[in-house]
Formats: sequence, C-alpha cells, structure tokens
Amino acid sequence: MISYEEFERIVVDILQRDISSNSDQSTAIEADLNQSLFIVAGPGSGKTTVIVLKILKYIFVDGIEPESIIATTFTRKAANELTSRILDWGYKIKDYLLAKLLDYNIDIDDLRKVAHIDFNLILTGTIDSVATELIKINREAGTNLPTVIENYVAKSAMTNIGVYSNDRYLNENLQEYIGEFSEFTDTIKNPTKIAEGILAIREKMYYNVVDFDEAFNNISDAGQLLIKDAIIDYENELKSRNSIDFPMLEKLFLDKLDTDKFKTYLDNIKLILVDEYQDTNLLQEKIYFKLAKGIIKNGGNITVVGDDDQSLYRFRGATVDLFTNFPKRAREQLGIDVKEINLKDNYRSSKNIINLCNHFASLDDEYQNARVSHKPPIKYPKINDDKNIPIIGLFRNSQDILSRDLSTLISELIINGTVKREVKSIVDSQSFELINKGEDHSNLSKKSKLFDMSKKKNKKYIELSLDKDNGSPNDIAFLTYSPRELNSSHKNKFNYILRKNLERRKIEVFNPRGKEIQDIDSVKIFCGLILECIDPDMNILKEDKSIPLSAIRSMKKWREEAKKFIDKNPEPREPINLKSFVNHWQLRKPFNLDKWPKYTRLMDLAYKIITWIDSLQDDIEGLVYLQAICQTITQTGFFNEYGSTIYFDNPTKEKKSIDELYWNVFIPIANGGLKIDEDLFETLPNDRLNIMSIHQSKGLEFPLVIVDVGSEYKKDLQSTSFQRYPYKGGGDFELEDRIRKHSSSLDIPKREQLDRSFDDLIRRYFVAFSRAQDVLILVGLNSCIYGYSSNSKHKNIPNIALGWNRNKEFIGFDEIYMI
DNA sequence: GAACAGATGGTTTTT
DNA sequence: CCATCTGTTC
Repeated sequence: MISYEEFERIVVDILQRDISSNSDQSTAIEADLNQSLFIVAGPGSGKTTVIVLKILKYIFVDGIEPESIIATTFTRKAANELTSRILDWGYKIKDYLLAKLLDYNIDIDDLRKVAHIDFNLILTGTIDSVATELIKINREAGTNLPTVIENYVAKSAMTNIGVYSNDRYLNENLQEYIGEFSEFTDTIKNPTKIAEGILAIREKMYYNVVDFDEAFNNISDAGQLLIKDAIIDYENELKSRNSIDFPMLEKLFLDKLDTDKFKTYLDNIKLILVDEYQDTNLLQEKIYFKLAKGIIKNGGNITVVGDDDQSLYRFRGATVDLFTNFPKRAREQLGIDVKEINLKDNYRSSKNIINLCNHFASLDDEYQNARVSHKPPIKYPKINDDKNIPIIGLFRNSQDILSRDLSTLISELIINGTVKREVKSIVDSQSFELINKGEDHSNLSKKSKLFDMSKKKNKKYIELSLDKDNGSPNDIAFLTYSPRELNSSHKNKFNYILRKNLERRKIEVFNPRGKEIQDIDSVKIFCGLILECIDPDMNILKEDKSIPLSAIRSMKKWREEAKKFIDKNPEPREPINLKSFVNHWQLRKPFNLDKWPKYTRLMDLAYKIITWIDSLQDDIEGLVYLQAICQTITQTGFFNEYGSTIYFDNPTKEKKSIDELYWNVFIPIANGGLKIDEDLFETLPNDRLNIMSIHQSKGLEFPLVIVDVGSEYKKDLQSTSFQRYPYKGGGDFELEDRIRKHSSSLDIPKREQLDRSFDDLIRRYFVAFSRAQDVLILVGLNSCIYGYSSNSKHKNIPNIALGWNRNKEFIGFDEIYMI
C-alpha cells in the first residue's frame, strides 16, 4: 500500500516517533514478514512501541490483514494497554492516509484497501483470553463451552472435593508429603493449605506438560496416591459442572489446535507476537510453536519480546531458559532461523540509575550464566542531561525514625514541590570494602576519604523537585518485597508505620494489599455477628476437632469484637435493635413470624446484619470487602452439600449445615484465603502515594522510586533470609525439580535450587531499581549497611538488594549519597 | 504477673 | 530457626 520510507515519515509526522534514530528498533520494525525475531528488550527500551509499530508496518506496508495477526502478553492490564495503543496509533495513521488519498485522488484500489482496515480484528490479549476466544470461534456446532473458574473457586473445590472428602486431610502420609515443600515444618495439617499444595503440584504438572497417566501409574508413596485421588476427584467434579480452571484451559486449547476446525484458521494466520516471553512456560511454548508452524507455512513469522532479567513468574511455571534458548529451540522445533535483536537504549531513566542497574546486574558472577549470553549493558542515549541526581540512601536506626524522616521528605516534596537535604556521607565502593572487612565505624571516615561529610566545610546538598504543574503523589512509588502492613501475629510492620506517618502529614496512601480482609475491623464485626447468630455457644465449633487452631483464635476474636459492637447499640434500633436480633437468632425464636423457618440462606442473614454496619454499606472500600465476602458465600456454596444454607428441620442437619459453613466460608476468611478484587478500587481518588510490591510495579515507571531494601532487618535472621539472602532454595524449587523429572520435553533445571533462588532475588530488585526515571532512594535500617553489634562483634546482614553477591562478598554500589 | 512449656506459622505473584 | 501467642503453674 505504502512504502516503508513513507510509513517511517508518517510515524514521525503523526506519532512524533523517529524510528530511524534507533537502529535496533528500526531493524525490528522493518524486518521482512518471513523473518522471525528474538527481541531482548531491556527496561525502558520502548518495546510496546516496537510491537505496535511492527504490527502497523505489516498492515500498511505489506498489506497483511488484521485478522491474521495475534499479539499476546502476560497480564490483562498489559493486554489492555497494547490493544488501546494499536487502536489509537492505527486509526491515526489510517485517517491520515485516507485524507491524503482523497486529496490527491491517487489510487482507488489503495483507497478502498485502507478504508477497509479494521484494527479490532487483530487478536490481542493474554494467552488465556486468546485461547477462550479462539475456542469459541472454532467450536463444533452445538457444543457447550466450558466456564473458566477463578482461583478461589478452584481452591474451594479442591478443599471440599479433594481434601475434605474421605477425611484425606487427616492422613499423615499426605500431610508429610505436602510438608516436604514447606521451609520450616515437616507436616502440613491445615486442610486449606493441603488443598493449595495439591493445586500447586497439579498446576506445575500441567505447565510442564507432564503425562498424567504415566506419572500416576508409577506412584507407590501413600501420600502421593492420595494426591492423585484428590486431583482425579477434583477434575471429575469440574467436568460434571462443565467447568475448567486456567491450566485446563491452556491444555484444552493446545489439544484443540490439532482438530480440523482449527486447520482453516491456522491456514490463514501470518503473524504472532508474544510480549513478556520470559514468563512463558512449556505448555504455552507448545501452543505458540503449534501456531507458529501454521504461520511459517503461510510465509509469516513468530516474534517474541522479553527480558530475562525481568522474569518474575517462576511460580506460574515460567522457565527463563525457554526465553534465553528461544533461537535454538525454534531452530530445532520449527526449522527456522531466528534473528536476535537487542533493544539496549533506555529512554526511561537517568544516567545514574542506568549505571546502577548495569552494575547491579553484573555484581554476581554466577548470575551471568542465567542470562542471555553476551547481553549488552543498557545504554543511555540522551545527550543533554540536566537532572542526573545520584542514588540516594536513607538509613536510620529504627523504624520510627526512618518512617518519620521518609514521610517528612515525601510530604515536603509534595506540598512544597521541592525538598533539600544535606548529604551526610557518600558510601562508595571503597567504604563498602572496609565495611565488608568489619572495620570499626569510627575508622571508616579516616580510611575512606569520601565517607564522612559532616566535618567538611563545603557541605553538599541534594535538592529534589516535582513537576510544578503536574506533580502529585502519583509520581512517587514505594516499592517493597511485601506490601503487608501487619505480620502474621497482627503486629504493625514498617509499611503500616509509614502509612500512618504519611497520613498524619496529609499524604493519602494507596495500598489495597496492605491488609488482609480478616484484619479489617468492619469485616471482623460482620463475621463475628453472623457466628454469634448461627452458633451461639460455639458448640459446633468446639465439637469439630479438626478446625485449625489459628482459625478458631481469629473467630473467637471476631465474636469478642461483635459483642462489643452489640453493646454500643448501633442504629437502627427500630423495629428491632441488634441485641435482640442476635438474641432471637440464638434462641431460634421468630420475630414478626409465626414460626422459625425450616431453612435460611446465609446470604439472607448477612444482608440483615449489614443494616447495622454503616461502613459496609456506605464507603467504597467497605463495599469492596462486602462484595468479597458475599462472593465467597455464594461461590463456595457451589461445591458442597448444603449450599450455604442452614437447615433447621432436624438437629443433625442443622449442625452439619453450620459446620459446613465454618469450612467453606469462615475458615477460609480467617486463614486469609480471601482475595480482594483490586479493579473495584479503581473508583478511589488517584492522587495517592502507591505502596506496592515489586511484582505489581513491573511494567510501570515513576519519576521518584523509593525501594525498601531493609526496613525490617535488624539482625541476620533465618526467617527474613529468603527476602534478601537465601540459605537454601525452598519448597517451590524442590517441587519444580520433582515435576520436571516427568516433563515431556524439559529436563531437570541445570542450576542448583539455591542458585535459582538467588537469580530470582536479583531479578526482583533489578525490576525495582529500573522503575525509576529521575530519582532512586534506597531506604532501610542502619543495621543493613553498618552491621549490628552483638557481644561487641560487628556483624553484617547479607542482602542482595544492597550489593552482596552469592559468595557473601559485599561489593556494594558505586556511590550512594546518604541523607 | 512472672516464668515456662508447647504450639504456631512464616512472601510474592497471574491467567 | 525463632518470634510470638496461649495456657498453665506458682
């Protein structure tokens, strides 16, 4: 339709993107239709731009039909962004071309072709959404499409059908087998946890394409036999309801691709583009390769884009080797030559931040063996650099002081638009070396010339500023290993203290994952009130000896809070107040009715109780919590005998139906099995400071990024080591190894479990550091940098995020300006 | 209410 | 492994 040169010109004119200025990008976009590509795209290298322009180039220059293109990515959020970018840019170019063709009245055929382009026909989405869509389009006439169930439904089904039935959870062999994947204990007795364990094993079997029959036939271990039974029962239950879960969906799609119905479809596709390919697992690779076979026959190509350094989804069966070895695997299985392109120019971050990221990625020698071979460092293409602020360190003696100083810094910056701090010292590699040798604190300043600034005459200052017109808390992100505000024993963690400090300074914080739903006050009262009504003296609770103690504790707490709440005599008091309502329920004494009903749905009781709890009806966050609870009540009712209904017609039935509610609704809530749908929070005002886990920050960027590298580490404790310096691989890696033995085409991972654990940690902090555009602040306790003293010995806390390597050498960073 | 034994649980993340 | 909670005993 148009030449590539014209396409390039239009992109400059209409989209203000100069492709030709970046040779890596233009090679990727310009490539011929039959040239498959392996694009290694470092952070901030504009990979979405490349993907979108590559698609548009094939449409406008090569005349490829949009319906013969598939583009997938890893998360729904990223998929939405990709789709809207394609539509936005695609229609901008189309409109421009139409106007131009009309003006000059060049070629009526061309005009017709351009006018007919419908970008909505490009199949974009996650692999699962694409699978669902294609299964739907290509289904046999008259077949019923299965419903895909969400994780919490799967968990409830596995708990009920797989673990609770036949009292499997009481079997010691099963408890021990699941316990083998736990770091600290030998047996797991909690039925919900056992169900999670079985689901994890099963999911890994799917994702590593294990032959189930073969694996199941060779079992002798009693625990494994029970797992097999649980999996079979679970799958039969789903089948009988025409439901599938996510792993089954991908397997189904792979199988369907072999059927005749799909043949016509495969004969017509010409391009598949996969983003975030480093997070692909074997099952997904098989799907992509099967699609690619058809595509290559049609003269098209498969292009994968990703960054091995940002692979964070091992828990989903992702294997970074599939990415690093993609050219080799494609040659062997598809018989094609794939061209490797490195997008190394970074348009996101300042020079200092890029230097830090490069340095960080190269600190650890062993890590280099896990990366794409000969990977070039990230480059900084800009010439003019007015703001090149050094990496800043904010370290204090206690969490209180740290949160106070950090929150004053943030609030001054947001409220005044600018903030200035004196540089106390500069920690450089020389001082790192001395610290590593265990030098006395007071000796350091003498030996390392840069170390102590406080006595110098020319004091140094660092000044930060936010964009005057557009600056907002949104420009700042606080990244942490865990966004939790409370620990397992409900004690406040640093995130909580920080949030309180910020709120005191009028900075609102957004941290939906900070609290589990069972820690929300109104939820505790709500659940406590329901329990008070249905099981007044806890008789049923006490009788059921298998309820985990931790759940009993939480439920007792809820009841106490509920009783306190009843004593407050909340509104409404007419026609009946809360106290008498609960009383009537406890005595099963009808109110406004002739006799007590034969049965009541739990939802009906729940809706009545809500009338006394304002926050669950009025504020947005309350409504989200309420919705999560109601969902649990209705959805889990699906898989059990009484269906979230209490029967009063005979005492045994009443007891059993209430006991079932404990298992299906209240124990999961108490054990934290309930997840809140974060999309529902989107109605919240967006001028809040984000506290998020590093995972959540993937794909995002912020002008100012604060990374928590050690707010919780006072000592070198084993319990925190997996967050900073693992001493062993852990259960996930053990499971990975065991499942891989049975995998159809993947070997047992070559790297040791411990090495993989280190690799993952390095990748995580690489992602964290590379989110920053202008300023990166590392925060933590002083003990993380200067060590802690115990029995007058100077001790260090090894920490990957602060520049240790896996040989326990403290290499550190080039320079950190301590404020 | 102190001192102690025994139990308990421990991160992240997606479709 | 270890911090923390619960329950018991003096």
